[in-house]
Parts: sequence; structure tokens; C-alpha cells
Amino acid sequence: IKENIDKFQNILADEKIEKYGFNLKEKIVQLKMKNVELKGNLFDIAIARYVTGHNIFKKDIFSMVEEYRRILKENNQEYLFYKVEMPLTEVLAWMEINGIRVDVEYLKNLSRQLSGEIKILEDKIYKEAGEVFNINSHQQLSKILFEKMKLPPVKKTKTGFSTENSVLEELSKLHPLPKLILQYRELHKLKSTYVDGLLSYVNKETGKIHPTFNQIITATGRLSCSNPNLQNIPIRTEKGSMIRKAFCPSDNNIFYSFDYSQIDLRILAHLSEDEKLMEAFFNDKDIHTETAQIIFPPDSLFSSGYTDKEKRRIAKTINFGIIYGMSPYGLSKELNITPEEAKVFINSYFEKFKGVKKYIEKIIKEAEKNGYVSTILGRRRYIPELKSEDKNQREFGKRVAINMPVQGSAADMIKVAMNNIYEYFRKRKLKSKLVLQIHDELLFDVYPEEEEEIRENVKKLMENAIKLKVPVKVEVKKGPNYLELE
DNA sequence: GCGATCACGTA
DNA sequence: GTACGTGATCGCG
Repeated sequence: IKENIDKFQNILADEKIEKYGFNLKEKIVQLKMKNVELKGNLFDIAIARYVTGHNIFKKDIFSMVEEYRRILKENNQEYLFYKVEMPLTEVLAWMEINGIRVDVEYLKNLSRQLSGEIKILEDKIYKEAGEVFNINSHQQLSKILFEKMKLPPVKKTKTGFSTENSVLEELSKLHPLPKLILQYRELHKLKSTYVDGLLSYVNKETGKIHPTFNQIITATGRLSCSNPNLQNIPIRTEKGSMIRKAFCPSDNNIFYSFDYSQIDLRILAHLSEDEKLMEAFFNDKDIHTETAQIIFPPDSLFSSGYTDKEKRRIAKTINFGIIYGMSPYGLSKELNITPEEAKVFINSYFEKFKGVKKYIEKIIKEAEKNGYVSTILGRRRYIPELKSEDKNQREFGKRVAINMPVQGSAADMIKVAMNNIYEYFRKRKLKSKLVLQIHDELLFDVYPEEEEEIRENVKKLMENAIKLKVPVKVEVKKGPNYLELE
């Protein structure tokens, strides 16, 4: 291999020679590790298939490229493919090589501490249950809870009774055992997936974790991350968020986080041109509070039963629900109310946000007519479910039609930003590194001397990646680790 | 060893 | 209600 690389180095490094291939990121990473640059325009067949949704096969790669070029042109996806996805491949390769440092000693300590706490909980659980059993086994846990203790099963699964969070929450009112199971689950998840799991991925050479960023997996255009997945590091509970403290910049550097603020709803405002939604963003309002004030007008009868805080929580849930193509049933479950009550909230929302209502109707019609929906940059998702015999499948198809253009356009935007940031870093020969992308957030390992210019310029590059009909806002935070950012 | 199932972490 | 990836168990082989 070494000899071959030497032999072809001139070709690999030649900017005028295009490179065709399948999963080129892998090759870029392998070459980069041997300090060999791969230059010239790239054409990745796997990414062309992902973007076009066509599965072309021909005897040689040249005819395949030729056919994909034709389809990309026909679909109006040339900008998306050549100017967004192909350049991004190199950015992702860079990120994978950069990796992210973790404090191994801290995690090892956390592991020991969790072991102790888990042991204590196990003893309490066995005592309450009156026997020793495998707490991680749904079957065994079900037997204990619903047969031995005779607690009422609230919810079913395909194979038996559910023991999920919300069920155990409900059962805690009747018996101390469910609460202990919940505590056990939280700690066990943290230890196995995040503490011990992450430790097993630390690279011996670099002392860093180098995950894989998958470019051709998701149905919406988002990235995914695996081995390990660093896009789902806990934050919601206090114990969980302690995992974030383990992620830190390399020596003497500072962590910077750049976060798109309410990007999904801004994109919805852009796509729907809804008057009230646009106005809220132009006036830089807290969008959930603003939504609450709009759907619960002060003089309205049905707003009187709730505190301001409750109204904001409901409005926030509805805002999320809108993006997911919510049904009264779905919203009712989330808010713990009846579907009829949920229906009232939804009606009130659509009465005020008429533009959003019209947009949703329009996008569903369009999806039914074309068989697919698109993002701002022309990324497509075909939705065969809309033609299904099954009503549930068709309803699912409608929710997808609502959600994909929003989620996917946000993905378009951050991808453009990442490319522009990479180009900027190269031009300026900056040493700082992009280490993570978490859908609407970018995390950097920053050298102190580059702090100022990066803070200003990354923010601008993100805010100006794609121009919307509403302002785009990026929040900048910094700190000594992934937990303590401000 | 592998896939299905369940549960649960994130945006 | 959207989009993902991982760990543990269990039953098949």
C-alpha cells in the first residue's frame, strides 16, 4: 500500500484530476493519516445515490458517474451535490481525524462511583421485591411488578406489559419499587453507555475519541454519528450532564459552542411566511412565551385556568408538535390531557397562525402530487406511505411531509456553514479544530490566540450560510469543558 | 453470532 | 407526533 501511495501521490494531489469513488470519506481519512492529501473535485457514487434517491448500477464507474450527473441536473440538485455534500465529505474526514479529547481519569472515577450507587440500589430493589432477579430483563421485571406485586399494568407492548419510564412513574404512587427501578435505570444507562462505553472508544495514540460521521444515513439530510454516537450525550438530568464534563479541549485550549437558536421554527417561519411567526422573530421575542400569549389571549375564557408558566410549557410543546406534524392524540399524550382538550389547543393555534395552517395544507398536497417533499436546497424525501392502503401509514406520510422540509433545511444550512467554516480555517491557516456537530450546534477546540477571530467569524458564517426571510441567530458559548459553557 | 424487542440518550 | 444510535436480554441457530 505504501508503495502504491507513493506511486500515485502525484495523481492524488493533482487538483485538476477529479476523483470518483464509493465512500470517499473513508479513503480521505486513511490517506490523511499517512499525510497524503487528496485534492481535486470529488464525486462519490454513494452520496449521489443518497441525494438523488436513484440506485444506478452500470459496469464501470465512469458510466455510473455520467448517469448520476444527468439525474442531478434533471432534479435540480447540482448545487446540493457539488457545492454542499461533496465538499462536506472532506470536512467530515477532517473532524473524524481531529477527534475530541476526554478526561479518562474523570470517567474512570465516575465509573467506580456509579458502581457503588448501583450496588446500593440493587440491594434495595431485591429487598423490596423479596428476591434477587435481573433488573435489566423486561421479562423478569414484568413478572415481579405485575404478577408478584400485582401492580396494575398501564400499557402493553407487542410481547407483554410495558415497563417504560411513564409507566413506572405512574406506579410509583402505589409502591416504592418502581421509583427504585427508575433510579437504577438512569445510573445503569449512564454507566454502560456513556461512562464505560465512551472509555472503550478512547484512542490509545491520540487520547481522543474519533467517532464516524455518517453522511448517507438519514431520511432528512441530517448527519448521524456512530462508534460512538456523540450526538446524544446526556444533558437533561443533573447526573447525566456530568458526562459532559468529561469532554474537554486539548491542552491550554478553550471549548467553543455555536448554537443555532430556534432554527426549526425560524425555518418554518421562512417556509410558511406566517405573519405572526415572522413578526416574533423580527422582534427577537422568546418564541414560546410569544406563542403562549397568542394562543391564550388575556381576555379569553379558556386561558384563565393556567398560570403563565403552564401556558409557556403548553405553547412550547405545541411548537415542537407543529414541526413533527402533531395530531390531537400525540399532543394529548405529551401534555397528559385528553385528545379533546388537545384539539382545543391545536385549533386555537391554527386560528392564530393561519400562515402555518395554510403551509401545512399546501405541503401535504404537494407531497401527494409529486410523491416527495424538498428542502430549501432541493434535497428530497420520497414518501410512498402517502399512497398506502393503511390509514396509519398515510397519516405517518403526512407527518413526514411536514417535518422533513423543516428538519432537512436546517441540515442544509449547517452543512453549508461547516463548508464555509472549513474553507475559512484553511485560508487563515487556523490551528483550531471543529470537533463535533450536533444537528444545530458546532463545537470547536480553540487555541487562545485564535479565540477572538473565531468567535466573530464562525458566528457570521453560520448566520449567513443560507439567507432566510427571518433573521438567523447563533448563540456563542465558551468554557473549560462540554458542561461548563457560558 | 445475529436479529428482534424494549428502553432511553440527543436534536 | 419527527430524526437517529447503543446496550441488554432473549430466542434462534
